[in-house]
Amino acid sequence: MYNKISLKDIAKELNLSKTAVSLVLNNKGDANNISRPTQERIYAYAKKKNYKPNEIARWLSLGKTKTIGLIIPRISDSFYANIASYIERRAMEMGYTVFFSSSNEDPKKEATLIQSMFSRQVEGLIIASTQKNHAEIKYLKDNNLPFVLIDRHYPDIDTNFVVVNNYSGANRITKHLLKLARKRVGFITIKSDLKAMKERLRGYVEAIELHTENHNELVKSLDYEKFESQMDESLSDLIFFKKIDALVFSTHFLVRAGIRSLKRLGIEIPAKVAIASFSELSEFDLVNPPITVMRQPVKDIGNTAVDILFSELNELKDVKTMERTKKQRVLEPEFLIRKSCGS
Amino acid sequence: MYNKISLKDIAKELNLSKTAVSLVLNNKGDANNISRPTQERIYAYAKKKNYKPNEIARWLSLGKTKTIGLIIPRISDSFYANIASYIERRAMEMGYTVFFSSSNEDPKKEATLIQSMFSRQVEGLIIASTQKNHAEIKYLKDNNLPFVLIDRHYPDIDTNFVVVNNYSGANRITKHLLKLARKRVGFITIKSDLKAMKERLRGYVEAIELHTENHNELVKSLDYEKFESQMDESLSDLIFFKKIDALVFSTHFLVRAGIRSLKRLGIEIPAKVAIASFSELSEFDLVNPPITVMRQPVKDIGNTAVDILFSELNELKDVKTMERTKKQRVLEPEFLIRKSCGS
DNA sequence: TACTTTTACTAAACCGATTTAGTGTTCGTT
DNA sequence: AACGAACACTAAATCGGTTTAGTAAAAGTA
Repeated sequence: MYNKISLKDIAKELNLSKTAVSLVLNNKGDANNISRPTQERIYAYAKKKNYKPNEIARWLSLGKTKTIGLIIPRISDSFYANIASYIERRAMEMGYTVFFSSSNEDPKKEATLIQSMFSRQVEGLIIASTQKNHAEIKYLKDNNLPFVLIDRHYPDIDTNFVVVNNYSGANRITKHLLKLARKRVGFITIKSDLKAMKERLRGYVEAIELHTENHNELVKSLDYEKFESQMDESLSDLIFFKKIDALVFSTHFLVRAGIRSLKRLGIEIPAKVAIASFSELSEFDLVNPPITVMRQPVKDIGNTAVDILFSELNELKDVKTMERTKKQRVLEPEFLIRKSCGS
Repeated sequence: MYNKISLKDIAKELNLSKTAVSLVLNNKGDANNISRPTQERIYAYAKKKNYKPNEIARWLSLGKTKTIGLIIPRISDSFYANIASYIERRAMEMGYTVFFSSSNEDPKKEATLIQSMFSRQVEGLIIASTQKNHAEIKYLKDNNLPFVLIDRHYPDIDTNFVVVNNYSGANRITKHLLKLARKRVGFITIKSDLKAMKERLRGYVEAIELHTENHNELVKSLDYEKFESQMDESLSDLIFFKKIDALVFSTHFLVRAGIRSLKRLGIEIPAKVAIASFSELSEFDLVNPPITVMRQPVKDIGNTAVDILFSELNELKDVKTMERTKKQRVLEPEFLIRKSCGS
């Protein structure tokens, strides 16, 4: 295998001790009085044999892995894939490797992954949680394990987190549509316990309730597993019976299904119904018309999460036991106004 | 940290040896005559203290990590993100964890990652290479390290690989457009040494050369770093001077830029120019008109790669030194005909 | 010359598991 | 009563590094 040759092999071959070889190869030769000629012999032989230290053994003795873990609901979701790529970049700059894995929105699998990541000695974890692992997160916190929650947090547990202001984002979208003189703005979301989703709904509701009575009938909550098949019915009800002239989608993948439905129903965007989306797909500007979107600050989420995690790791080194104050960031999304809501 | 408690701690506390505890916790208690009461004491104490074995130590002694690595050009590319998610799923089924990382198309970084993955004791590697690490790949092969190339392979090195038939895919697209009575079919690609790209071009050329003289002037190769800014000029040249009435894009991200350009130029699809894409974005059916696409069998690529890697790992166990015959798969892409090429 | 320092190393413990080769009791059998 | 087998464990080596505490020999100093 890659590590055909070990420290011991080198030591034996050169008639030296493992210690000497290890010191030299870790650039501690001078500091430990290993003579120059000996150092050179070691370097030369190591290079010749293409010696690579066995990282596992090294971690075992150092207790350091230079690795952090990232758990996301799914990598196939471009939102998380993009966050992952920024996290990876930032971590790489700090000399760290990122260990990804996805929970597929399954709390049990998430719990397993958290355990497995830590038992694989990641130094810290960034988690976009299913939000259904209360006990597990509490456990991490109580045991002073370094972690940062992103995108989804547990409001009643005091942890580090980086989230987006879902309330204000949805609120701004709705108000924008109302300002464009749309009279009846509908809202399509998925049934979900995720706080993000609830907040988006709240943002919508608090904007619309000042303008529209009976706004409850303008909201449709679809099932996560079958929103595609439910979309036609929900939309025709909203459009033909509830007479909406604008529509907010609570998340990107709903938009994909929504536009497909609107096409099938022959509804023109934005003439008949204006639409806007919370959360973005990189193709939203290609669609005809291009989709107005409240874009989540993906890069910022990733970078901030890494920075918080590293500051946490550093503090841990200094203050062992003390409870640290948690770093909590609520980032504002960015509003990209396009044709789909009519100028 | 997570491993506050070690085997030794348990052994000391219960007045037993590390051996006994280890055997019991690995379900080898019965086979090694550890008495039932003792076993129960150990289980109870381990559970009470929430004992988790230190995976690193375990790997060190077992030499097994139950981990494979995956190196891709970039996670933010949905094509690779999707492959990654299928690979992860399949590996998980086999009890393995996947270690992702992206090279960002940089051969040096790729080489570093390969080394670092193996020194982190992954058992095998799946690589979508930059195709510029000839020496490194040769090294892996010569040292009998288990790996599978995906999407991109080295034609002159005999390795395991799973790739797509780029030639036939591009050829079929082009022929399809010609069959629809399009007279002049252009081709937009990026300047690249990647074999995949060359093959797609070849597929196009071999279809068009039977119908069109001077087809060379219908091909535009853009720079990877600035294709977006070059798109307008290339397209207007093709359309206004070379009089194309159909256009094949060699890869998905070119389509995004291409459609933007066509919109700016006020060109109607497919009336004025029919378009089709090699490789897919999940929003291609949302665009107006929906984009005809030669879809790469992403799921199949991922699953096949994992299966090949595992069969490799198993063979390695049996036959230590012998040269194994390489498993090489060329998968056919799937043609999804949509409105963008005019029915 | 005698004593201290410096130089150039090494032995051995350690990290936390797994595993081989025992060891000391107890039991059953003849 | 004596012997082998079964039982219930344990000591110690091992994986491949890092690191602490030494040691022997040479050089420097009083």
